[in-house]
Amino acid sequence: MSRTNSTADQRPYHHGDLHRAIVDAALEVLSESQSTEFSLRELARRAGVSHNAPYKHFSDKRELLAAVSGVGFELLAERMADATKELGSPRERLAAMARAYVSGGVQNPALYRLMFGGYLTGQDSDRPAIERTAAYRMKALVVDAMSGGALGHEIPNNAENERKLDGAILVFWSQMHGLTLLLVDRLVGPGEAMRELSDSVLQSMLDGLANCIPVIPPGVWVGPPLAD
Amino acid sequence: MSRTNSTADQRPYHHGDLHRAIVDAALEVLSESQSTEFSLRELARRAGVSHNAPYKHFSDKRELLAAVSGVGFELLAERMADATKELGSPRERLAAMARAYVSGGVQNPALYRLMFGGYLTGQDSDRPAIERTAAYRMKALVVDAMSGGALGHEIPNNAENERKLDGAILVFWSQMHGLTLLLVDRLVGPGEAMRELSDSVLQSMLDGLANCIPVIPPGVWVGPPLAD
DNA sequence: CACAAAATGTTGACATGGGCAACATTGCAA
DNA sequence: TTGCAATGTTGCCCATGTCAACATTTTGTG
Repeated sequence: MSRTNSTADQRPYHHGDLHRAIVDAALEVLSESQSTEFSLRELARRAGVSHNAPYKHFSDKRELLAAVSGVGFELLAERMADATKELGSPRERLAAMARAYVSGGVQNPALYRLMFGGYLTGQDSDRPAIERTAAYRMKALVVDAMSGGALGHEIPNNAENERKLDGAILVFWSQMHGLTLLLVDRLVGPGEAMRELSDSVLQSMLDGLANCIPVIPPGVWVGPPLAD
Repeated sequence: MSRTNSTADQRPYHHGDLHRAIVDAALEVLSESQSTEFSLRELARRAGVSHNAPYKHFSDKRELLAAVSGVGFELLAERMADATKELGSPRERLAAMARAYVSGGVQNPALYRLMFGGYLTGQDSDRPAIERTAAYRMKALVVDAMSGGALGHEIPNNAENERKLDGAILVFWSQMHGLTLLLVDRLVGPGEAMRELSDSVLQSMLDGLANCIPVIPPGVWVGPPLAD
């Protein structure tokens, strides 16, 4: 006899899926507080579990945050994949992807910062494996959209074009990344014509890329404005 | 008689400029550990002072970090100003500024992240005043270089052009910002042709801007490669 | 089915760190 | 001179990360 519960034995000794519960709680707190400075103990409390239980699932706070970051990458990748699902033209796909990326970041700044903010990089070791693979998967979406767009139009596969493609990917990604973070950090906006500005930034980037990879034709911006 | 120093009374009761000493120590630790997770107590130790002394100068760890961030903005602004000092053409100035910005960020990732990473934004209140003004000063450099470049070539000062200018500034800044952070977080590079890639990113951005603001003529990349 | 081992949770303890409060020392100003 | 403000110091409290030891289940295996 361990427990002296007067009524029903509400919680069984084992939680069931504490791993998930902790990650979910972390996502919650992250959204609420917009800060990664919550405590593992707080998460344990929310999960209705003792302060050390999480350590049976994460060796470290770092590892927990990495798991959260991994979920973030999955969510973002899913968002981007959804956005580009039924679009044919490379330009449309890239545009939709960019919009999904930026709006995803803006909707949960703390999560985005956790994913890209170097909390996982700055320390001693490399990024934990789980998170790294999720990040790579997301990156692959960008790379595919870009090179798929190019290859779809039969660009000769020589070294010169490969170099250009690398450059274009870097332009695309860093532009999205930078724009997202400027918005997230409120360094531009957030008022007035932010949405139009964002759209025009992405558009002019695509126009710029069109010079680099002739496959992406210039064109008007398509699709709905950025979500808020 | 308070101290019973056997030899010389090394430290006077008052430090002299503890504020500065603490900020300097913070910059040191930040560079070394590449993390903002140092303790105020550690800084106090380094400054050879009791663990609570810093609180006479900073109400908060947040405030200390804000001060550090402010110094970071000043350093970066100085760097950018230096880099553009003797350059005439708008394109050259923007190019130099971009290079200074990116290389500054890459040289001290943790500081750059502190400045732009939203540690100061995420919380309850706005960014502390000291830091905010420093950030604005730096932003003004970008804005000036861009609009000065435009005005220098007598662009009609109508609403349409103003809108374009805003867009161009956002493109420029977010591109620099994104590229810097991708490099900083080791999400691209850091090996191989990173420097060339970076240069080509910035170059193609300027080319793109040339379409938007006809004042920035296309041209070859000028100046030395990015410092490492 | 019994039972040992592996999982999973719990309690307790320790060191570290942020931050408050009370006190000490010093410089400065009236 | 004397009293106040600035600056440092000591001591304390509490929250947190993390380790260790112990408790309770689940599960695989004879």
